[in-house]
Formats: sequence, structure tokens, C-alpha cells
Amino acid sequence: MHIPPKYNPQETEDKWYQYWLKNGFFHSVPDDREPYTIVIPPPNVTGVLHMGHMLNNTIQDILVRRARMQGRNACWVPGTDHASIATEARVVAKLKNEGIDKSKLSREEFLEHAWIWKEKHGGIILEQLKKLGASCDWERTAFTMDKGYSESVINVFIDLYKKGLIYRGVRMVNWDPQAKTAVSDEEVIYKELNSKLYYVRYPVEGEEQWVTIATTRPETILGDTAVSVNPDDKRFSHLHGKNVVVPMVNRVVPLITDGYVDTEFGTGALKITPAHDINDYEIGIRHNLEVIDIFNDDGTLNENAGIFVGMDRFKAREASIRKLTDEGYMVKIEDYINKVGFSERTDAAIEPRLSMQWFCRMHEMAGPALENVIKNKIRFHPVKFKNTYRHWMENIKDWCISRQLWWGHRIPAWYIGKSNDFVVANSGEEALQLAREKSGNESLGSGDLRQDEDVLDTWFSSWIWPIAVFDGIRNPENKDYRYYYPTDDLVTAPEILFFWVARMIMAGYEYPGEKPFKNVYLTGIVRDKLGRKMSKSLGNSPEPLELISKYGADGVRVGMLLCSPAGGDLLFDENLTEQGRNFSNKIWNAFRLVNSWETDVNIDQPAYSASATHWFGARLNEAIVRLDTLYAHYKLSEALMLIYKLFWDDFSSWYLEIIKPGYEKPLDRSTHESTLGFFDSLLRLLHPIMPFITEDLWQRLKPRGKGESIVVAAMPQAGPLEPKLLSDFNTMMGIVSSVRTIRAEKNIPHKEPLTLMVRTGGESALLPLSEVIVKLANLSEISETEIKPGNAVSFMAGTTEFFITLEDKIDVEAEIARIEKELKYARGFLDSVMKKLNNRRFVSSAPEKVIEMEKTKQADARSKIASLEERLNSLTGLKP
RNA sequence: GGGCGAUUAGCUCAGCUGGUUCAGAGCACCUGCCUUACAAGCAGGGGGUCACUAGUUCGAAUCUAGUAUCGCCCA
Repeated sequence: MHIPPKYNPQETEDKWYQYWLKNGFFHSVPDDREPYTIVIPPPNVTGVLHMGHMLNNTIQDILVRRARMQGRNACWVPGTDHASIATEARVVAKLKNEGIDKSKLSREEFLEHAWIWKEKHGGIILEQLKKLGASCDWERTAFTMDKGYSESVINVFIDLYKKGLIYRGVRMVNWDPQAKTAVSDEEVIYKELNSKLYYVRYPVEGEEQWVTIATTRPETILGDTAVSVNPDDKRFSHLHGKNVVVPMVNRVVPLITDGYVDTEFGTGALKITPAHDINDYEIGIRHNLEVIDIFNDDGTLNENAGIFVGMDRFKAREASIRKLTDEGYMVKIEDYINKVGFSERTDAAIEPRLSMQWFCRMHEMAGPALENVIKNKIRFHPVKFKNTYRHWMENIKDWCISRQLWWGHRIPAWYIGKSNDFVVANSGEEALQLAREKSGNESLGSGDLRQDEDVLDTWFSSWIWPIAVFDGIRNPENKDYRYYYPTDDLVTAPEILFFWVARMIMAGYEYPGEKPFKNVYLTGIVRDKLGRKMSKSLGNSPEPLELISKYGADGVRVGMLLCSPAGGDLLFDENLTEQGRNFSNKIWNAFRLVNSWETDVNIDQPAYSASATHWFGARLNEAIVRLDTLYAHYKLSEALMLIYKLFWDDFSSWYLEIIKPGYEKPLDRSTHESTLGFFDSLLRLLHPIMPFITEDLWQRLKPRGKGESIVVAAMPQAGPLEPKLLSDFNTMMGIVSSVRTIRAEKNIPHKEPLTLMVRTGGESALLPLSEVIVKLANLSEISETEIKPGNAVSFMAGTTEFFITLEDKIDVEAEIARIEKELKYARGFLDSVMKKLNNRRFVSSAPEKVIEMEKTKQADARSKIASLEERLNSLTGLKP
């Protein structure tokens, strides 16, 4: 069978993925094995696969595949979330394109459109994950608005309401005037802007004096209800108790004193607009100030503003500046850098606004959520995020959970008649019942109730994701939930540590009373190689599916992992996927070589092959042990690097080169079998990282039965470690490398055999692995010598000296220079050792073991120096 | 403004509770090779005052304090 010299992933990937699905390898049902569970961080239904997903899901897949091969019942639950704001915006835009205005539709009609959109586009990202090789249990695919899931969300709302953890109230919220909804604190992104600071003077009522304030938002002057100064600020003490007149609208407002005012900022006098600034709002409460809301929900000015009514807030700012300037109120304008909040979803500037909303109390739930992380009941990787988490938890504020949207879980509250009196219930019927009880009015009909128009924040549904995907809210006793919960690992981005991770932890301790997961692995943010965040607008993000078709899914997975230390941002570079592809090709070609060998049962195993198989077995065991440690600490890129070097260097460059038979010569059977066994083990170790090529080659390695797959093969276990053998092999490698260096320096082709001499110093030294050295270095023989041969170059391995005689090729000057360099190093080394040993305080205070080590170093260095000096002397004699 | 973290080779990073001359890996780079597994490769090689300063110690990349620069979170 001819196998091409280049690996072509496209020919194999779809085939094997289908094979895996057909055999149901990814589907999990509870049994008596130990479970291993991951729930996917549900991507938005509006989303398409980006590099962040690639990284995140590669990591999850590695963990799941490895657990599966370790014999655990692995279950990776996929799914999507409904993304209220983003989806609604998408659907509104689509309808608009079709000439349909959302406001002309009823709620039900709109939701119908939304569901159609969701069915059509909502699954794209999950389909894309299959290309990456994700081994999700697709039969368990969940969606946050599935019927059962929705019920769970509503149940949680009702339950928390009953516990007094959900309330309704007027608060300052972050208003997104474009989406016309409130958003939570976490959904506001602060950006630094080059803006202006406007200095505006307000006349003091009935006097010829002025107070000058500084503001970045002159249009909000229309809503001013006070001017405040710091009580200790002497500059203003003569004005205490007086009134000032608000420019443009000529409203008379008090000049108040409040410790909040920073005397250093601006002029030291602050205008107070309680309706449109959170700090002003709090000052307003302290001083019982009037609250004048001047904005409509779309960000235009309302009649409270008095002027510019109907004008957009930014237009109104310009108009205000003109008017203030024209009327002589503007004192000066300075450049100023400030931070302005923008909506994460729509990128509209957030308007702080007073509004009636639903809130979830956080303080009680934060307690156990914080404590259990601090006590490592839930572990964060890397641990540094514990600090960030603690800081947030200790300063937590109530969570605004209502959104003025239609797409989502509608708040289960019904208002009675035209009042603000309400009942919270599971259904209209139950609400009616409760309303009759509450009002004492038995004649209330369903027409007298109206359900709250708002929906819940999307995170209010995804915070129960690890519970609700197993139906643990509605049926806490069901088999799946009891088996799979708590899940094992959560893999996500630090960006949503608070949005999602922290809240899942709260929900976990509030509902089952048990953590939702044991470990949280926080990935870095994928940036381009210049360190910029990948974004559509910058156009610096590669198209994941194109990368896959160019380098293969395995290559891309390797590329992602190569640049992803846990928690650190990763600077993605397409070169890395190229490296991944090259690695695939290396594996492919190693297979071609092994596959090409014929065996001959009649030949004995050569000594070098016996040594090599023995050694590689030990090397493999060592690697397995180290891999376990790396995985246990979630050091996945290091685990990859370890396997990478194991395959490329140890297996391909050393092992295969040692056992390789001559051209078209057969291999002995024992070596052949060992080699196939090693290859099999290597493929298994690699499989979690590179699922496709490993399956393909594993199936080629020997005939496999129906339904057999590396996916469900057992992960290799470590056998005994053999440190002596490993260290002998290292010595051997050093000797071979030295010979190769001499060949390279002297231009001696590999084909030309050399004689290597070992200096025995009287006793016959047993050189380990000499048969391997002979083969790899292409030696005609290794001979022993007691004296130093004249016409030779030398090198040392440990304390042993080696020579290669060269007829006329020896360059005495160069040789002397080289030895002098080595001598200098050895003497320096000895000096540093002696400095320690001669230091009385070192000898008295260092541990015994360290002193012993120093003494060994001393002896070795001395013997090495002696050899080198002797060699130098004999060479000096040869000097022309 | 408050908190957290980082700074090690050209780049990305490893280096656990101080102890082999401890300064490492991959990539990149340089030199020589198209040697019938692989040029997506093979062999060999160069490269760093561990940000800076002071301290603790017999001994510091590692511990402490300060300085500088950068990043993240929160206000």
C-alpha cells in the first residue's frame, strides 16, 4: 500500500468524526464507573466560532478525551444560551431589513420570528465545534430556553423571591438607550475618551457673584438640582446656605456642602444631577434633593428638560455648549481624558438612569461562594484569580436582573389592576389565585392581571447551567443529576469570572448546596502577535474553519495549545498552527517508516536494538509519570511540549535511528513488536491533543475490530522507572553528539567510519551502550587506550576522555584553543566549588547532602582538569 | 484613586518549599546536508548582568523593601 509522504488531514477528519458519532463514543449514561463531567460554557446562539472558542473547546476536549481513556465515564454537555440582548437586536435588525418594525408586532408575533431565527442560526457554532473534533455528548445538547430549562429558571426566580432575595425597586441603573434596556454593572465597558471639561459659571441668587463648576456633560445641567462644595473648602465658605441659579433654565437650587466633593477636581464646586449620575444620586438622597429625569428611554430629551425637548443627548450637548457660550456662562473649555461606560452589546454610551427594576440580593449568596473558593473546595487555575474573585465578592452589589426585552424568560410577576401591587407565581392561574388572596377581592378575573413585560437577564438563566442541564432544579433526585453533579472542570475565559463563574458558584451553594465544579481553568484571551485583542473591526482574527482546512484540526489544536500557558494571554500566530501541521507530518512519516519494515523471524535481535527497546520503554514510563503531574496541574502546553519532544526527539531521532535496519533489510520480530507497541502508546498519549491523526494511524497500525477506536482505548500506564539506564543513555547521546560535532567541524561525511578510543586509565572501563554508539556514530570500532594518541582530537564525557585519530586533519592550534577554553571553564568551576568548601560558614551551616555534592564536584573537576592539562602538554609538543 | 499580577534569549514562556556552572524549552536565527520515513526534513552551532537598587543568607532568577515599566480587575 502506497502512503503519500505528506499527511492530508482533510481526507481523514470527517471520516473519523462520523465513525465516532456512529459508534456513540461520546454519549454517556450513568453506570458504575467514576464520572467525569464538563458542561460547555454555552456560546451565544448569535455567535460564530472565533479563536476564543477554539482555544476553550480544544482544552475541554483534551480533558474529556483523556478522562475517557483513563476509564472514567466522560460526559461533555454542549449547548447554547439565548443571549437576550444580542439575539433580540439581531432579530430586530433582520425584521427591519424586511420592512417590519418591531413596534408594530405583538410580543407573540415577535417571539415567533425570534424562534424561527434561532432554529435557523442557533446551531451553527455547535456544528463548527465538530470540525475541531469536540467529543461532546450531542444527545444532551441543551438550550437555556428549552421548556424544562425555562421552568427551572422561573422556579429559581419564584423561590428566591419567596426567600426575600429578589425585590423590585427604583435604583440607578445602567441604561442602554439603543437597546432601550437596563444592563448589569458587568455589562458596562469603560473606555478612555478624549473629551472636554467645560467650566460653567452659575450666578448666586440675588448677588453679583458667580460659582464656577466643571462638567463633562453640560447637557445634564438641565437636570441640576443643586451645586455642592466640600464643607472644608475655605474658598466657598462665604457661600454656604445661599442659592444659585442653574443656567439656561434659570432654576433656583441650593448650594450644599458634602464631603464627597473633591476639592482638587475642577474648580472644587460640583453640579448635582441626581437623576443622571450615581454619585449625584447618593448625594441627592443625603440632602433630600429633587430628582429631575430629563431623558426619554431612547436617549432624547424629554419635557422635563425644558429646552431641546426631543433632541438626542449628544445633539443636546452641542446645543447646550452653544447656548452657554452665547449667554456668557461658559468660562473655559479644557481637553480632558475621562472614562465613559459603553454597553457591551450595543456599544452605545451608557446613561445612568433611575428606573424601576428587579434586583437579586447578592450579599447572602456571596458568603458561601466566597468561603468555599478561599478554602479551595473549588480550585482556580491559575490561583491568582482567587484574589480577583475575593475582591469582587467582598464588594458585591445587588444584581439588576430585569431587561426591557421580549426574547428571554418573562418575569413571573403579575400586577393587580392598574396598581403596582403584584404577585409572583408559576402561571397565570396561580397568579390569579394569589391575587385574590392578596387583595381580598374574590371577583378578580384574569383580565385584571397583567404580567410584567420584562424578561430576565440571560445570566440569570445561565447561572444554573451545571444544575439545569441535568434537570437538577426541577428533579433533584433524578439519576443523571445525582451521577454527574458536581461537574469536574469548568473551562472559561477570565472575562466572565463575575458574570458567570461566580454566579454559578452562588447558585450551586444555594440550590444543591454543593459546588457546581471542582476546578475552574481560566484560559487567556486570544490576541494577535502584536498583543491586540482579536476583533472583527480590526480584521486581525483568522477564520477558524479556514485554519482547520489549511493546517488540519490537529495542527490548529497544537497551535492553540503551544501558545497558551494557563491564564496567560496568548499571542496567536499562524506560524504556530504551521508548527502543529509539521508535527502531524512528523508523526505521519514515522508511521510510514515503521510501516515499511518487513520482519524476519529468523534473525536475532541485534544488541543495539535490545538496548534501544529497553531504553525507550523506560523513557516512556518516565514521560507518563511526568505527564500525569502536568495534567494534574493543568499545565497543558507543557504536557504537549513533553509529548512533542518525546515523539520527535526520543522516538524519531534516537530510537528509530538506532533500530532502523539497512535499506530494504528486514527487522527482527522482537524489535518490530516492541516498536509497534511503543507507537501505539505514543498515539494514545497524543490522542487527547490530536484526535484525528492518532485515530487514523492507530487504525492502520494493526487490524482493529469493528467498533474499536483509540477514543475508548486505555491510556498507557507507567511501568518501572530505570534511572540508571536513562542516565547511561544520556551519556551515550553526549558521546554520539560529540563525534557528530567533530565530523561537522572536520567535514568528515557520516559514511566514512571512524575509530573511537576510550582512555581507560589502567582498568578496563565498561562503556555502556557501546553497540549503540558504534551504530549511530558509524564507528569501525571502539578501542581502549591507556596513553594519549598523538594525532587525535579529544572530547570528554563526564570524567572519561575520548579520542578520534585523524591522519592529517588535526589542526593543532585549534585543538589547543578548544582545550584551553574547556580548561578555563573547568578551573572556573573548580574555583566556585572551592570557594564554598573553603568557607567555614558554608561547611558548618549547609546541609550534609549539599556538602557531599560539592565534594563530588570537586573530585570530578580535578580529574577533568588533570586530563585536560596532560592533553594540552602533549599537544604543545606537537606544535610546529 | 483602590486592589492584584507581571518583568528571564530576537519572540512566546518554564524554572515547586533558596543549593550541581542554574541560567532552560519551543520557535526564530547561523552553518553544512535533497543521507530512499519526513526539506512540513536531518546534523551541528551561536545567543541572556534573570527590569533596576538596596537588604537577608555560607549561598538569591528564587526571599524582603523600594524604584521603573507594563497588564488586569474595581471605582
